[in-house]
Amino acid sequence: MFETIQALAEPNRFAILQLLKNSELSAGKIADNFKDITRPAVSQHLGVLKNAGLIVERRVGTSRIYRVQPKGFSKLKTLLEGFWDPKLEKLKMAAEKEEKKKRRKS
Amino acid sequence: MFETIQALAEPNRFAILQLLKNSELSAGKIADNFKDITRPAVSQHLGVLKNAGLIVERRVGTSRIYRVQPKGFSKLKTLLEGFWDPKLEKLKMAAEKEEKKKRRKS
DNA sequence: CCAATATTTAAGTTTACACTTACGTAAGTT
DNA sequence: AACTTACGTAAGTGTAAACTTAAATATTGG
Repeated sequence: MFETIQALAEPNRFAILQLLKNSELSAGKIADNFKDITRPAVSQHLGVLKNAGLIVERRVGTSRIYRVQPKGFSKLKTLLEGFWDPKLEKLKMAAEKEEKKKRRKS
Repeated sequence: MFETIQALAEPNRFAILQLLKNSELSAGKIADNFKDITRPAVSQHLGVLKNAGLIVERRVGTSRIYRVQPKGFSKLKTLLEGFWDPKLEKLKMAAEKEEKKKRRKS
């Protein structure tokens, strides 16, 4: 989970995700969008994002095509929702415990 | 916006938010939960979180009471939702543009 | 006013990590 | 088999930021 936040918390990585939001791209095409950092740097960022489960890689010839993996964002998204209204979240948690109790009974 | 992510992307700060999720706490009470770092370190983290709009401060006597500010999370939350299904997000954006166009006409 | 409590601020140190250059690898082409 | 294309990986460097100790500030109580 924390891996997710760490991965997001770097401007260039965040920009990469924005790019991939629209369409899948090869490592090279992604790197073309960054004039301030070198291609290996982009490659390293892709590694971090992949490791965090935010993107997936697919090989085509000598190229590697990357695309976002939506489910990689879901845990963090849910967690942030928990901050939106702490009291509601606590109620939700309690409700879920009740639910489990019920299931154990049946 | 990026301030928000940066603020979240530090384990101790994240832990502070988890603490404040349940109840508001004074700086001292918060610091008591961290044995690995000193009180000034916690104070600095509180500063970052406050600066990012994730928490708010209230003074009572010599104490400072902190609590989470839910709205500080909303922008990031919305943004992450955008990654959940990129295609839907694009449709949403298009719809919003249409909406604006309509408003300009009327 | 002086002391105590609760906390932040300042200054300097340490550490994590983003970056670069150089090299390695794997697939396709001649 | 040698070359090219498209990458990733390794190793070392520089810098931002998290941390510590020491000092400053603000509020309360005697």
